[in-house]
Amino acid sequence: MDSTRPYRHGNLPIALQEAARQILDENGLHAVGLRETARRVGVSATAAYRHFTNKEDLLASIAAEGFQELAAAMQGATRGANPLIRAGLAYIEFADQNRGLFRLMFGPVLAERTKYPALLAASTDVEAMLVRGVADLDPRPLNDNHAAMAAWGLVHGLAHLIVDGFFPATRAKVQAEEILAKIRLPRPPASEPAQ
Amino acid sequence: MDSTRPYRHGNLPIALQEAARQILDENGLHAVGLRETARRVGVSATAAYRHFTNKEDLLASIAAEGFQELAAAMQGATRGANPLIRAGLAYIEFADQNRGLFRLMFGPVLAERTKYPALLAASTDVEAMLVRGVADLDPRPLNDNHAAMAAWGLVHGLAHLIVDGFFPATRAKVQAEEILAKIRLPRPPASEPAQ
DNA sequence: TGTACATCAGTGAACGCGCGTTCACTGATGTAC
DNA sequence: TGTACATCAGTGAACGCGCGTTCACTGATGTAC
Repeated sequence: MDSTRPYRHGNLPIALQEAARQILDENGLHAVGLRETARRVGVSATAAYRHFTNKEDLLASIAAEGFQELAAAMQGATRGANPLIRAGLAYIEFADQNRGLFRLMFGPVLAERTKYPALLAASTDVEAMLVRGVADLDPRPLNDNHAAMAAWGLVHGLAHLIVDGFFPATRAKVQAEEILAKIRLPRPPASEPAQ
Repeated sequence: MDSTRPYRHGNLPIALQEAARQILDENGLHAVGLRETARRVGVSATAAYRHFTNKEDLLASIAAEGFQELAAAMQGATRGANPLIRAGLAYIEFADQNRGLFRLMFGPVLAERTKYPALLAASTDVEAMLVRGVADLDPRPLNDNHAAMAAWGLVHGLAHLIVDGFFPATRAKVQAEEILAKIRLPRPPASEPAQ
């Protein structure tokens, strides 16, 4: 790319991540490869192995980054009224703006998230934000928390259907606000106080 | 596979579809190829071209089949009380039992569904079932129908999160019933009568 | 009933391709003395 | 300040691989007469 680039790139790992994300969103996951990524950065294919153990490792690092950005976007949206709704809209917006990345994050390529601690941690952060968002309705952990599961499911499904072209993006994003505002999440069993 | 197989297979298109679906659910979309599929059926790789114009055509035919089965499963579940909830549970069950196929149906490989009329028709049938399911709440077409969008979004998101390992399948499927039973879908604006 | 022939579902070799990864290497940088 | 040397980020050739697709072909089936 840059013919005057010095011998040492300086920031090759980040440059590779950025290039891979670009390919991801432009041409989809199937188009992302170590060779193609290196080509974009203007570096030999093997240079990547100085910074990532293999292709999957690079993908995992990008996915982790994605989860961090998603959590940050949700967090940033929770100022003001209706924080859960705003976080949900941020989730949908993130998916729409990072389609390839969104599919990678939740897709089967990195199904074994335990292999990548940073990835697992970042995805757990997103989960925790949702649980926190419904805490006044149901304070239990995700797997017992029907309100949190419903909230995540709804937002995730709307996002996916937009990303995959079943809902028209622009319009559905507007409608999502109304949908999230009007829906009533399930309350926990009466035996456990709902506040 | 069968060394006594006659020269003409008799049902090669269907055999190829079945083999491809098997690969899809066992090893994922990335493992499905014309060569590998033909190999499983015990036929030369080029034989497939007598029945499908190319790999994408084979995949599209499988996806169309998937949407038909999904619609049938939903339809079959709507006998009795709470038909919308039962249809939703059937949707989630279908996704869980056909993970690779589910990802193919909704994934980016066949994003241009207009290229495959049978696929488009079959996916439209599923959409129509959901709209019909909320008709007493809101009779409008999908793109104006927040109840239908919410129902589809919720069910689709829960299904995806199960398929992608964010919710434990067995447990989440049980919980889904309670979630669907308790959630309140958005009602249409007051200007349009809600029955 | 028999035969010639068109049809078309299969075969197998070959093509070009891009991939992930390994290997031995080169050459810039930083550090110990 | 100068020099020897270890470190390590890069290179480029090479590997084996499986893929989708094209091609000329073979051989079974069905049909017209």
